[in-house]
Amino acid sequence: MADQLPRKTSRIQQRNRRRILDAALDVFSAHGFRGATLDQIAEQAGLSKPNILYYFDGKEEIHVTLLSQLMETWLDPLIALDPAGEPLTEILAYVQRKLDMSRDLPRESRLFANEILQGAPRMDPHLRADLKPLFDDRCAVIRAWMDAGQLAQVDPRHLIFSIWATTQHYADFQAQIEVLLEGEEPIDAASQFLQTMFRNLLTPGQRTAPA
Amino acid sequence: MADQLPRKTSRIQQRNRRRILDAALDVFSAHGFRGATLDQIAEQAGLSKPNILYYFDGKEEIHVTLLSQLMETWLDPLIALDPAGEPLTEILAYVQRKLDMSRDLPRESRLFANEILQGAPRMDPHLRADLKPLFDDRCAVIRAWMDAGQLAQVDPRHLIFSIWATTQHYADFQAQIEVLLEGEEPIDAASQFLQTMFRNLLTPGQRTAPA
DNA sequence: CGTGTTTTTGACCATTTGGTAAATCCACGA
DNA sequence: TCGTGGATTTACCAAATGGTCAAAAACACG
Repeated sequence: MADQLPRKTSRIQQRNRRRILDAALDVFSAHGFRGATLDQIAEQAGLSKPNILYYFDGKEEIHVTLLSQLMETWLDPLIALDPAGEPLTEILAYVQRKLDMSRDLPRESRLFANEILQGAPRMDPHLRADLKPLFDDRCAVIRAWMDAGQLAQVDPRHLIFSIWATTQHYADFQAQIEVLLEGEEPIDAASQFLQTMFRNLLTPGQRTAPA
Repeated sequence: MADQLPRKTSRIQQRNRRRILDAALDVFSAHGFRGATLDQIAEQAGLSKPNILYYFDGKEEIHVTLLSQLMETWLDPLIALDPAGEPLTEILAYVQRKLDMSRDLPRESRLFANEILQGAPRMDPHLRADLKPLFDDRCAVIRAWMDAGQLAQVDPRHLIFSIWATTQHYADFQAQIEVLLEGEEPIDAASQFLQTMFRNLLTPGQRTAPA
């Protein structure tokens, strides 16, 4: 039968690799690549530094592994945007998914933001190979919807940018938001605001008068 | 007459301090605080490392100086929002100012983003002391406009967040945008998109039908 | 020019940090 | 029970890095 190659990854190996990646996500997302130290990751993971190096070839490899996994997670919501669905519903659902991710995966969002902020030194190939084609495809889908009169005409590329910017903001700038909202949980109000904003932007034709 | 205290800052001192801060802005905004090294800053400034330490007490002080200056620059556009002006015009002008800043001061934007991303360890007091009161005040102004029926009713806090997010995105995520737009200059199209988006969001009552 | 002051530098230091090597531990099947 | 291979640790290292210091150089100015 298949899967006969010598023990791929033992139980303990899987557990420890996952631990390390989780700890590294904590540390990298909080301090950036250069600001993170192996000692911090080791402590957070509850392992010794050399033990970490037993599972990964080095700091760089941990980071790269994290970024690779992240890329998938990051593309998922955009992939889920269904060209056959109702246009406005699809886009608003996409906004909601992205907003939920900011609430549920803030570390991932900040890891990504850190990487892009510094010029995407390690992620640039991924962006070109994975994100760019999907982005182009989704732009074409949205443009088709607009040409069919199902959505108001705006630049689809900047529409997507604005969705990314507004949703990820709640994870990436959390420190600032906490100060300004005095700790109040922002996601519910943000959701309502963003749904309104993008519905108003994208609804073609007349708008119903306010009460 | 006043200003008699012994030589405050010589010509050369001013020049070198400015050089250092400019170089430090380059390096800090590109690599974050911990990722930046004094050697990099020194090289970029065209000075020796000990000479840098002659003008500043240390890496930390350079960073703090930069952040202090940045805070003023950052608040300016929001301060310029005139409570006596025409509401929609004022807000759209604010959006444009912020967008122009992303184009003209991307390093400052990224320095700020880096600091907030890492939890605002050094800027938190500034945020509470300077940004928070201004934010609250401007929220009140906008809310008053809305209550007077001059703007559509939305949460002013999230409105401001969305303006920050969408405009700063073009500086902070420049690396990603360059990949996706294949180097095309984004600011003009972004301006048109954002003006449309916020006008549609904030215009009270009916919207004119499309052509 | 001479002298006191500011600026600059070369040599150095202590700590941090990513990484290595070898010894040790330990789970588990024969 | 013992051997064996994977897992873990202890002790290190070399490079990078923030920072110091005393001396040299440059400069201001009477």
